[in-house]
Amino acid sequence: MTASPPGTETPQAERRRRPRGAVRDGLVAAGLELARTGGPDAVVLREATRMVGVVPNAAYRHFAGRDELLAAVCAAAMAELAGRMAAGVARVPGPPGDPAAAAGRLAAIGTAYLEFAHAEPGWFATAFAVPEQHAYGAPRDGSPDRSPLGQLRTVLDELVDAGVLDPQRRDGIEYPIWATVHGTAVLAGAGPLRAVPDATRRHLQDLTLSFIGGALT
Amino acid sequence: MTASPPGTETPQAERRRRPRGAVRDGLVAAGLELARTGGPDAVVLREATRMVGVVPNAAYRHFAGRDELLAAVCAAAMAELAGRMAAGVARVPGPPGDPAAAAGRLAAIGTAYLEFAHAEPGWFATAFAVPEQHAYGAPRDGSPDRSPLGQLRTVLDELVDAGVLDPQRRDGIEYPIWATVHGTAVLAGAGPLRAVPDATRRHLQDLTLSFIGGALT
DNA sequence: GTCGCTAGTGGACGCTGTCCACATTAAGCC
DNA sequence: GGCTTAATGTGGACAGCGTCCACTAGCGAC
Repeated sequence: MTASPPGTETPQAERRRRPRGAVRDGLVAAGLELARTGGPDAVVLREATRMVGVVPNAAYRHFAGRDELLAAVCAAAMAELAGRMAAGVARVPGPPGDPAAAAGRLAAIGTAYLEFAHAEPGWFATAFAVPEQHAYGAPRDGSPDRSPLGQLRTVLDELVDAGVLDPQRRDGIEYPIWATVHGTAVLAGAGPLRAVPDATRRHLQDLTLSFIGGALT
Repeated sequence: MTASPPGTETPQAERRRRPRGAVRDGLVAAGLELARTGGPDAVVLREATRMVGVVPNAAYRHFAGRDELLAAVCAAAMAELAGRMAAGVARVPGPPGDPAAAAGRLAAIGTAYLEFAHAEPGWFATAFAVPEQHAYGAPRDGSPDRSPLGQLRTVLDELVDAGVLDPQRRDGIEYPIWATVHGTAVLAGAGPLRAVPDATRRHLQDLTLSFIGGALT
C-alpha cells in the first residue's frame, strides 16, 4: 500500500518490479480505503497513487480517468454490501420452503442492508455513487445475480413458494420493499436523521421491517 | 445574475452600488442554478461569484467558505421541495376530516415528492446533500413545520382523525412511509434505476403509493 | 540482438478553495 | 460639514486537484 523503503535498491531498478495488475488493484484498494471514511468524494486520484507509491499519471495506464477509478471503487463497495447481505441470509437456518425460515431470510436481508449502511456509511454512499456513463448492469450471462436486488428477488420468490406471499402481489413488489429499506438507510445514515441516538436508530429499523411485513400479508 | 454592461460607468464607481444583501442572495441564486443541472458538486464557489459579477473572495464576506454557501443552497432546494409538496396538497379539495380527502392528500404528498425528484434531480440531490456541521434542524419556535416530514405528519394526523388510520399504528409510522417514498425517489432518480423508461417509472410510483396504502390499512 | 509494446516518469496547464494585505464605500457621530 | 469605523469588494498568492504531452526503462517476441 505504501512506497517501498528507500536505500536497498535504486528507484530506477524498482520500476518494473511490480507484478502485473498490482498497481491497478492497489489503486482500487486505496480508493476503497479513502471512500471508507470520506465517501465517494474522498476518492482522489492523486492520493490513491501516493498510497500505492506511484506517480499520479501512472493511474492513467489503468483507468481512463478519475471517474473510471471511482466506478471501480463503487463496484467494489457494492460487492462488499452484497457479500454482507449474503452472509446474513446464510446465517438463517431452515430449509427453503419453510415459511418461518423464508420470512427470517427476508428480515436478514433488510437487517444486513441497514447494518452495513450504519457501520460503513462511506462505503454505502460510494456503492450508490456510480458516476454517469459508468453504470454497471446486471450480469447478462447465466451466473446468479448476487446484487442486492437479485438477492431480494430470490427471497421473495421463496416466500411465494412457501405460501407466505400471495403470488398475485409478487410482481414488482421488490421495488417498494427495496425502496423502503434503502430510504431508511439513506435517511438514517447520511440524511436528516443521521444524528439520532443508537436506540432510536434501532427502533427505526424495527419500524421499517415490521412496516414491510405488514404490507406483505 | 451577470455583470453590469461595461462602458457607462467605471468599475470603481460600480463597486458599492449593489443593494445590501444582493451579493449574498445572488450567490445563493447562482448556486441554485448550478445545482439544478449538476447537483451539489456543481456548486462551485468561483463560478457562482463569476455569475454574480464579483471577485471570488467577495463570497467570503458572506459565507465562511464553500460549505456554508452550499448549505444555504441546500436549504433553498429543500424549501423548493417543501413548496411543491404544499402546493400539491393544497390542490386536493375536501374538508379536513373527510376520509377520502385525507387519503388523497397523502397520495398528493408522495406524488409531489416523486415528481420533484424526477423533474429536478439536481435540486433533489442538493436538498439532501447538506454538508456535515451545517445541518438545519426543525424550527424551534411556534411556526408550523413546513418541512417534508412536518407536512407528512400533518396529513397522517388527519388520517387518524378521519378514522382511516388506526391510532395505535400512528406512532412513528411517518418514518417508514417517508423512507419508502424517499427510497423510490433516490433509486429511480440518481440510483441504479435512473435510466428506466418513463412508463416504467410511473408504474414504480404507483407501486410505491399502493404499497404504502396497503401497509396502512 | 533488435524491435516494439507496456507501464511508469517528469513537467506542465488550468481549475479549484482559501488566505493575506489593501482599497473603497457607507454609516454614525461630533 | 468633517472625521472615524465597520462593512464590503479587490488583487495577488498558494497548494492541491484532474489531466495532457513527451519521454524512457524494461520485458517479450522474433
